[in-house]
Amino acid sequence: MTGYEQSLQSLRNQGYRLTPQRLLVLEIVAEGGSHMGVDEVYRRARSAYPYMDLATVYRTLRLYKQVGVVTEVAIGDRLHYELTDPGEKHHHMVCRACHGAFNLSPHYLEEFRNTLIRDFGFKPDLEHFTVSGDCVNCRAEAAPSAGSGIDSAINNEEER
Amino acid sequence: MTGYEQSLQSLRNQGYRLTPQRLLVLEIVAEGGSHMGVDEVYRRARSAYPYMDLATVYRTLRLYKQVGVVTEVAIGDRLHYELTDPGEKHHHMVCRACHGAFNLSPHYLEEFRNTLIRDFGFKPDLEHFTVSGDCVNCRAEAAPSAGSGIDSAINNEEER
DNA sequence: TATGTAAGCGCAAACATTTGCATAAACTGG
DNA sequence: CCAGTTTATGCAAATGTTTGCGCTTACATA
Repeated sequence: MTGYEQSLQSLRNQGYRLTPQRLLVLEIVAEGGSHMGVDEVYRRARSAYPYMDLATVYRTLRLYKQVGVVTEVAIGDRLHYELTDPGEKHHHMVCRACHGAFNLSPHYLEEFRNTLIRDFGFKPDLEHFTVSGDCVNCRAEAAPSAGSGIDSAINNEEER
Repeated sequence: MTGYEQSLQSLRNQGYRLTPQRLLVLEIVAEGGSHMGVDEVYRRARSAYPYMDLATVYRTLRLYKQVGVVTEVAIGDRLHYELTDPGEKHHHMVCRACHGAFNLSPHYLEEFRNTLIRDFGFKPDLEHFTVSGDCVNCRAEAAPSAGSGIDSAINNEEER
């Protein structure tokens, strides 16, 4: 069973209806590959089904995020979405200079989570955690010495 | 020299102009005590100076955040601000159930920051870091057993 | 103190996102 | 396969926030 079919199953099980709009959005996000902006999803959806409404896209993505089918990533203050990979969950580091998104393995957050629970009884929601900051490349370019030159499309780098 | 005067000095030094609107907003945030919503700032500002514009409030708070005079906290998806206390910097844990805000000492993030720098060369911006999650009280209430009665450490003011 | 210039302001319109409501369609159970 | 219930959709309007633009004003200089 693919992750795609698993998602549908999971939705049905939770009592959500499988509408053509929802299937379409899921398909688009699944095929889109990397993080996709809301308006990109909307544009593609409408080209397949012209009555598609922007509100529906927002509602659907919100639902998918809530049930864990997609992961929300804030890139340069806009919301982007990608299919949640059930085997390889990860968080994101987003560079505020180049807007590149890098994956971060969850184990980096485990300790932090445990500390908050232990010291404060506060159970953090780190499911959709994203850190912003400056990535290696952009830090190198900003530095007085020569810049690296590696260009950063919005793409996934590997994690450790 | 108070933190307030220090802020003004710092603004002037960076070439920003000291307008009555800016002074007013600073004063309001400084006296407001805890995290204040944009709306609240606007209302108070306008009662002192009826021409005050909402856009100006937003712009001013954004500027203050940028230069570090105020700290932005997202509380239940609205933006709130408090004067940055230069001696006692702290981050926030915000409960998604009761919207209570709890302070978090920066040392909890130091290790996380260092790890990201070491492993990825990624320098995270944790200046305005806020974690959301479930606080002790709300977790207790949600649990099958009896709930505690402790009220949230900091205040949750109501808006609207 | 008077003056020039750029930064900041108020206003209105744009923007991204959410919501209320009436209609339409997905899922029961017969 | 049909009708009933209930959820989701489309549309429009509301929300919170940002932006473009012409006018005003703070500040540096004389």
